[in-house]
Amino acid sequence: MIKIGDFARLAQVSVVTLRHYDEIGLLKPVSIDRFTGYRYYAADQLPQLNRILALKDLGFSLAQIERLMQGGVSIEELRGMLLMKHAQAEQRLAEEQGRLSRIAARLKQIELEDSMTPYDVLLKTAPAMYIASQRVTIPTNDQVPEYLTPTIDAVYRHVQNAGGKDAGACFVIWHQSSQVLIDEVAEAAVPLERPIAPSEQVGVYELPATSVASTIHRGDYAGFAQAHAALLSAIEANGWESDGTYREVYLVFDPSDPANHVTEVQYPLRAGR
Amino acid sequence: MIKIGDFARLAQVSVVTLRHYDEIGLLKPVSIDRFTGYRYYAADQLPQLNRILALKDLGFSLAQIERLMQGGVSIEELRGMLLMKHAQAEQRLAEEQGRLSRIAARLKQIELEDSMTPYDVLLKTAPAMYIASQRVTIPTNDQVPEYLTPTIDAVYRHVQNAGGKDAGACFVIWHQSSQVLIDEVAEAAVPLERPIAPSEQVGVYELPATSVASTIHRGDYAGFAQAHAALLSAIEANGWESDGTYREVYLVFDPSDPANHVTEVQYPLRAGR
DNA sequence: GATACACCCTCAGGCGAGGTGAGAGTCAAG
DNA sequence: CTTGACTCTCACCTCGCCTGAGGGTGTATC
Repeated sequence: MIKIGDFARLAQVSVVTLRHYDEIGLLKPVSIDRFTGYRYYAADQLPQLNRILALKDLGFSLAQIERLMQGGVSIEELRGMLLMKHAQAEQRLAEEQGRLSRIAARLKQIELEDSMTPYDVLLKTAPAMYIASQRVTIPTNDQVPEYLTPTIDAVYRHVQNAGGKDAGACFVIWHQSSQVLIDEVAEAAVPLERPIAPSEQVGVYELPATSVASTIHRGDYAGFAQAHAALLSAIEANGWESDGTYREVYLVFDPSDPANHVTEVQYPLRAGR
Repeated sequence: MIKIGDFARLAQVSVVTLRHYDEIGLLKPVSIDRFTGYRYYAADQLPQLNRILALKDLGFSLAQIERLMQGGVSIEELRGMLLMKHAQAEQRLAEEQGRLSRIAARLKQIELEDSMTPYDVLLKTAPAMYIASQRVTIPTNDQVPEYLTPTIDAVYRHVQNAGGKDAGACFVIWHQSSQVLIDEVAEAAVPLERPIAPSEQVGVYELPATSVASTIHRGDYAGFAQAHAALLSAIEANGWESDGTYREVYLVFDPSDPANHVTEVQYPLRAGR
């Protein structure tokens, strides 16, 4: 008969942990003194506790461990659980690796600029959605507004005419890298709640979900270069790979004061993150 | 002015999360309707939220993020925090890698044996401790008890004579691999609360802390081979490296019935895990 | 026999980052 | 005026323990 403190020392766990395992029924002491409430463990509970600790280390929850220990799990089921844990561990490993390189990138950036950038790049998922869209080719970069504005308007008009409703902020898909400044192909897009009929100019299709590197820019379009620079360097630092296009999402568009604009710049990434 | 639901959709976080951030003062809406309690956010809070999410992704706690956002952190301090996060991430990465190979090892083992082994191998730390010990060379393996028992008794007698007290179970350090069965060098050791004076036969010194792969064996010493096999295969699967010795810790020693013996077998590992 | 001192007990509450559900009020469209 | 989508607060849950308060036990020493 071993008292809880000695048992805890033997297995290198805390007394609190043992009491916790008793409480949840995972490892009950072989006897409890009826009068003092003292818990007494047997030596042959050490292997049991060892098994619990080993399974915990593999990533099982205490509830799962209880099922495993009670023997209500077939070997096939156990294999399945282990395979799942394996996949989860692989995913966490990849996450941790990404985190590590992101931290390293931040550190490098501090060395270079001695400050925090105003651009925080986030990896997120652009959900799948139906969009109505129209393409336009813009000869030179300074003509962007005069070509893009009417195109966006045209798409919105078509959505209205076809009885559709927009589901969120409109955006533009640029079909070349941000370095290209002449003959840019832009696709003005409006997300839809439900698909509508297309017209000759305005196409309607489902944009598949995709991972994007994303950052948010405030104000007019003069300072965009920095946002792009931040995105590109983050993509490089993380070992991601752009698919060659990028998107501008017009979250807030205030024609009266461009300083109030809020635009999200997204770089879709090739599959496999 | 953006309602909480729309703001949540824009940033792809949950409404509950935004309310939580409001509650802890991390990101308060620019205005709250005095009568309805509705929270209203401004577009320029999106970059703030983005920064919060980016920092969270780097592994900062919400409390740390709050300090960072309040600007009460110098660039040097930030660098230090990032370095720390970097180290932590590296450690988690290593842990995750270890876990992954341990899961893979279990899976392989299931393939081979179609069952769970009774031996669960744990990585733990044998703490530093003072020990009194005496070495003995045992000619052949079947003479182990007749050589070892008196040696252990001798160490205990010396501890008593020198006024020391044992601190935990006695153990034996075997100074060669478990394959060697002739002329084995065994060191019978008793952990001490405080160092005592040595004698001619019995040495006293501090055994340094070390990582060990450990498993627990029940019963007599006939079935030890399996425990050693389990330890060796776990060490190989995890990419650990034995230092060439191993230890047997006699957690429970019941001379009247060897079936009650509980022995922990430890393989000390070379540094760097 | 008294007194240390190390143990042991139960019970309540806390951590971190939210999630869940109940019950009630609010807003915009038809 | 109703419907349905939102929003609010409040309270409790998650997971694997840890901490502390308040009180009882067990053994050794003075």
